[in-house]
Amino acid sequence: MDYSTAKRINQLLTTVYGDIVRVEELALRKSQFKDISIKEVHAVDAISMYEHKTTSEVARELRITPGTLTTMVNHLVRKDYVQRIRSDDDRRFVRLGLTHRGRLIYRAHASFHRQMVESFAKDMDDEQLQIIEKALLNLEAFLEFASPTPNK
Amino acid sequence: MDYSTAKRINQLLTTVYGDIVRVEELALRKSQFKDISIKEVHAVDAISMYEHKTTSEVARELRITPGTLTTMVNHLVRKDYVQRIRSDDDRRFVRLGLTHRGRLIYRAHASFHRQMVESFAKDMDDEQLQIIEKALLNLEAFLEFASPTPNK
DNA sequence: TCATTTAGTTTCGACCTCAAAATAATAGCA
DNA sequence: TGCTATTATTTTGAGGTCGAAACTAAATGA
Repeated sequence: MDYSTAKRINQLLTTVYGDIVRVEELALRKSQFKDISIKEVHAVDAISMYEHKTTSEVARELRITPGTLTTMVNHLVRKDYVQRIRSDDDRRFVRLGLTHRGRLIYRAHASFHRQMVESFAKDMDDEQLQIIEKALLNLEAFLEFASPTPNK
Repeated sequence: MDYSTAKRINQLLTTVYGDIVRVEELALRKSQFKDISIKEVHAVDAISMYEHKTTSEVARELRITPGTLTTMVNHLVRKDYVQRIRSDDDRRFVRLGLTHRGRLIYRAHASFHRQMVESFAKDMDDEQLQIIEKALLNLEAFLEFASPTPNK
């Protein structure tokens, strides 16, 4: 790979995420959901619609500590996006679910990502999509090699 | 594009950045540069080796306010990564440069990114690289469309 | 000279995060 | 059963990152 291509791809890779977050944040400010941050939306996304995961499960998925998630959930409950459901079988567990309002923003966020991926892969055939997926998997493998994830 | 492919690519896109940051942060902790955060390294990267950009220029590049950069530069100066250089022609401008220590970490960071991009594009020919670049540019175009950048 | 503009800095408050201690519930075992 | 250890979550305290707005210093220009 020649030097300038490497540089351009590196540039794109490093700016793209920040741009996604910036656009999402801006969209929120203009929507009916002005009282929620992008981090909080990601928590809503991880909590998801039907599964009622526990606090620890969601925290692991978001790669944050349970303590951090607890305060986040406190805010999301107060703002009526999330509800806590105590397990009856083992009352130490807290299961998390979305309220009506939470489901609304969950769908809006999912829709944004759907559009985003579609535009990303615009005009591409299956073979080309495979190349892209391969590249992303290469990258994940490199990162995994550079610093193995503590599995669970 | 079929549903499961879209889902996998979305998953990869959304986790990859967090993984990059996590790996970079971990590498710093294990290196000789334990007193610098990944955000600060990105500031060092934006300040770069030879140009002596002004505070505002660097802030714009990092998409943060000049005020935020000022406090960041305060820390980086105290930790001997960055130096302030007052312009003689117009004494309002502060030009930023790297110290010896700053240049060391600049090169370490650049090297990490070089390795990363190389592994990303492993085994790919020019045509395949073009497809990837095209996809990333598609994504940037979508984001630009979703929320135009205030050009300067 | 004096108002305006420009570059940078300071201050304040908001948000996100973790580590460690505290709390609550359950499981295991003598 | 009663005690201990373990597990899940919450609370507390502190630090990093960030922007908005007020402020300072320097240059410009009428």
